[in-house]
Amino acid sequence: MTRTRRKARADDMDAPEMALETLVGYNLKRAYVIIQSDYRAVMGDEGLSPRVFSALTFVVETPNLTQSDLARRLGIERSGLVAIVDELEGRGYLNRVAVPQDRRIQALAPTDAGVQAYEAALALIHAHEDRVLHMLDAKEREQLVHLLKKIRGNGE
Amino acid sequence: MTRTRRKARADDMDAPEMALETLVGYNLKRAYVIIQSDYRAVMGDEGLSPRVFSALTFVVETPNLTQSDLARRLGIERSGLVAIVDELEGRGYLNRVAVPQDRRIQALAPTDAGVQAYEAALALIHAHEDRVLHMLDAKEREQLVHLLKKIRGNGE
DNA sequence: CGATAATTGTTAACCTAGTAAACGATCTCG
DNA sequence: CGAGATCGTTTACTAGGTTAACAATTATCG
Repeated sequence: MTRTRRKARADDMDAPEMALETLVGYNLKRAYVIIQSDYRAVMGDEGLSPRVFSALTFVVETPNLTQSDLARRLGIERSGLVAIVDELEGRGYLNRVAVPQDRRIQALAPTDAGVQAYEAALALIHAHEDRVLHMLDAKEREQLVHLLKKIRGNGE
Repeated sequence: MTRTRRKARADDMDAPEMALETLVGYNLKRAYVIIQSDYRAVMGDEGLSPRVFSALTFVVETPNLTQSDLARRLGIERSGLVAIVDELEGRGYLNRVAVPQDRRIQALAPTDAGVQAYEAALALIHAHEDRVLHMLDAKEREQLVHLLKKIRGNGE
C-alpha cells in the first residue's frame, strides 16, 4: 500500500487530482511534447526530424525496401512518405533505384553518406534521450519502453 | 560506444532489434498515435477533441480561470487558445465574463451544460482508455502514468 | 503625477505532419 | 486478353500548433 499524502499545508489545498491527470492519453501527450521539443533543440534546425530519422533507419537496416513497404512500417500513407523520401534523397542519403522485375517500384538504397548520417544522428538522439530522461533510471526506462511496446501490440 | 546488442539468444537470429525500437521517443509517438486514433473513433466527429476536453476540464475545475492562465496550464500559446475557447463558447459550455477589477481579462466560467458535457465526455474517455489499454493491467497502467508524470516533472 | 513597460486577448500569416482522392503506369491473375 | 490491384505521385485539405503584431488596459517607478 502506498502512502498517500494526507497532511497538507494551509496554503496547499489538499488538491484532489483532476481526472485529466490520471488519463494515460493526456500524460502521454504532455510527455511526448516535452521529449519532442528537446529532440528538436538537440538536433538543430538542419537536423533530421523524428519521422525522417525513422525512415532513414528502416532504409539503412532493410535491404530492398520499397516506399510502400516503408509507409506501412512507419504507419503512414504512401502519399505522406513522398516528401520524406524526397528529403532523404535531396540530402544524398538514399537513392531511388529502379527494379527491373517490377517497374512500378523503386527500391530505397542508402548511400554511404546516409549510413554515416544515420549513425551520427543516432548518437545525438541517444544523448538527447539520456538528457531528457535523466529522471528515470535504466530500469524505469526499460519498463516504460516495455509498456509502450505493449500498447503498440509488439508486447512481450 | 553505445551498446545495442541484446543478450545472445537463439531467437536473436530472427530479428535483431533496431536501435529505433529501443528509443523512448519513437515508442511514445507510436503509442500516442494509436491512442489518439481510438480516442477519435470513440468520441466521434462531433465529439470534443483532446485539447478541447483538456481545456474544458480546467475551466470546470478551476474557479476564476483566465485565458492566459489556461494557456499556461495547457502548455500552449495564448493565441492558440482562442480557437479552443471560441469552440467551447460556441457549444455553450462556457462564458467569457468581464472582470471589473481588470478590464483586460475575461474569466472563463463553465455553464451547466459545460459541466454536464465534461462529465459525459469523461465517461466516454474512461471507456476509451479501458478499451485501448486492455493489454495493460491496473498496475501497469498506474506504472505507465507514474513514469509519464515523472517525465513531465510532476513526478514525486 | 506621468511616462514607460508589461500583460491580455485577439488577428494574421505561417509551419509541420499528416490524410483522402485521384492519376497514369505497371503488374497479376482468372 | 481484360479486369483489377498496386506503386509512386500530385493536389487539396485538415489539425494543431507557432510567431509577430496590435489596441486596450494595468503596473511600475522616477
